[in-house]
Amino acid sequence: MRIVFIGTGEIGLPTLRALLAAPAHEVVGAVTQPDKPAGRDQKIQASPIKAALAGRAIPVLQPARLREESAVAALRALAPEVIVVMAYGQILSQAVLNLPPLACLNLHASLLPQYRGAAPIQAAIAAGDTETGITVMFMDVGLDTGDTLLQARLPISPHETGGSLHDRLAEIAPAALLEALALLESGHAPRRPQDAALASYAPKLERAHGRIDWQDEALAIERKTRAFDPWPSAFTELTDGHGQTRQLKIFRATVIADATGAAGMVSRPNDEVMVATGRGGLRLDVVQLEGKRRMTASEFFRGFSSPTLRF
RNA sequence: CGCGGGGUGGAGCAGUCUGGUAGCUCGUCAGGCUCAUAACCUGAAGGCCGCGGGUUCAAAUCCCGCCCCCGCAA
Repeated sequence: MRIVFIGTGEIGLPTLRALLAAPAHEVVGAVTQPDKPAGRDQKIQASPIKAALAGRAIPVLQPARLREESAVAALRALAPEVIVVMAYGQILSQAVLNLPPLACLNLHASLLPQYRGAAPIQAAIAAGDTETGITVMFMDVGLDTGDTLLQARLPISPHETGGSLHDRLAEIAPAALLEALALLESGHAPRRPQDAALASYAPKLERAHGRIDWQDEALAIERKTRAFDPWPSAFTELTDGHGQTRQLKIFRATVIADATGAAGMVSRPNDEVMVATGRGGLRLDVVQLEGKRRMTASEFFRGFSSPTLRF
């Protein structure tokens, strides 16, 4: 089938590559967000999707607003039978949704109707779920509210991080999409409305959401450290030897039964680093101070010797 | 020129402002203590203080250039 792939984020890469490699399909064009300044040097950079298409004779559209008429016209000119969307970053207008004769499909990194929105992967880990997946759905004007076509499930391991789950979901997405396209082509694609009563939202994450509230229970904080690794990362603050307040990111911690002292108090039995929380204790395992590299908590506190410390 | 932190024995850091023969917490090795130990005691090895230039009687420390790592931001 003639397919236009619409996406920006890295999570769509395996899916795009699978489409490019599939004999049954032809990627006749792609749409991605405009090149933007990124990285430490703020250099203008192309999205991973555009970068992956470099050197190929496939037109790449990068409208600032896809809903504008000129952009829709350009898309129409590509004459796609199906549009596939994954991690694009813009809401599609009805004009775009109506454009392909067969379907406008979206791949979403959760088992909808759970975790609609921008951060479903982190939400699933933070909630302590044991399973998530990829949902292929027929898009409508709402945010991840369209009828579902199929779902591919994936267990979440106890040590899963946002990064590892992101990568694993990216890897299972191609098979899910190819199966969905086959069903679509056969004319037997199932179409199930979402149960709105079961829906939940996982809003876009911001840096500030990573701040740890030590009044929370240890279990929740531990999940948060994994969910937010590598981004936006769970962090707390401490004062360094120069009296500067600095961010300390916590990437790995282990829940321990007992905790001594008020929430946020740090104790250091042996070579370990324990923090009291609102409920239970947490042993810090891997941390990173602003400007420093990631290291074990033992290493960090070996150099950061402060008699009493409270986050 | 987007803002900022950092590169010091194997690890993590102090020392840099106020130049003057390198220190702390660990690790490693040897010995001791102990029924025993990741515990404790004693001792030892191991550093051209990121690279290059400059100033100076003297540079980890001051000045100039470069390389690398990282946080913010995106």
